[in-house]
Amino acid sequence: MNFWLVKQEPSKYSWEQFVKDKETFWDGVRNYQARNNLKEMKKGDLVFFYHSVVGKEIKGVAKVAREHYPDPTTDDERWVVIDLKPVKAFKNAVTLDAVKEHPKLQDIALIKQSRLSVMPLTAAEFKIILKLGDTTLAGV
DNA sequence: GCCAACGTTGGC
DNA sequence: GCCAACGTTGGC
Repeated sequence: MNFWLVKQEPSKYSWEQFVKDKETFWDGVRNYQARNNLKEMKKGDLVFFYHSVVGKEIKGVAKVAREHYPDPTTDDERWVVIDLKPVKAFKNAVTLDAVKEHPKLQDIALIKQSRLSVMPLTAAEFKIILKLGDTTLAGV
C-alpha cells in the first residue's frame, strides 16, 4: 500500500463537498509530475485531502476507488484521473503550520515543493500526520 | 537545444 | 492582492 497527498482549493472542490458526493473523479491535474503520481496510485491506497489557499490544512483521508483512466473532461490523451472515496475526516484538521513545525515532516513535498498538487508520502509520514489529526485508521 | 517570456500556483 | 517559484511555450 502506498500513501499520498492531494491538494485542492476548497473554493473549487472542498472536502465537505467530497463527503457529500461520496465519490469523485480527481480531474484537473495538468502537471506531469503530479500526473505521474496519479498513475502510480493503486486501488486501496490512502490519500490525504489538503485544502490549499483557504484553510491550508489537511482535512481527512480518502482512498483510491479506481486506478487511473483517461481524463473525461478533456480530449488531450496525456491526462488521467482517478476515483477517490472519503474514508474518514480528521478530528483535528492538520494545518500547514503544524506540518512545518514537526521535525520529521520537513522533507515532504507539501513544504518543499509547494506547487505540486499530487505527492507521495512515506508510511512514517502518513502515520505522523494521522496522529496529528487525532485520528486512527484500522490497518495502518 | 537553449533560454527569455509568459502563465499559473499558492503562501504570505 | 502581491509576488516568488516554477513549469511551459516558442523564437532563434
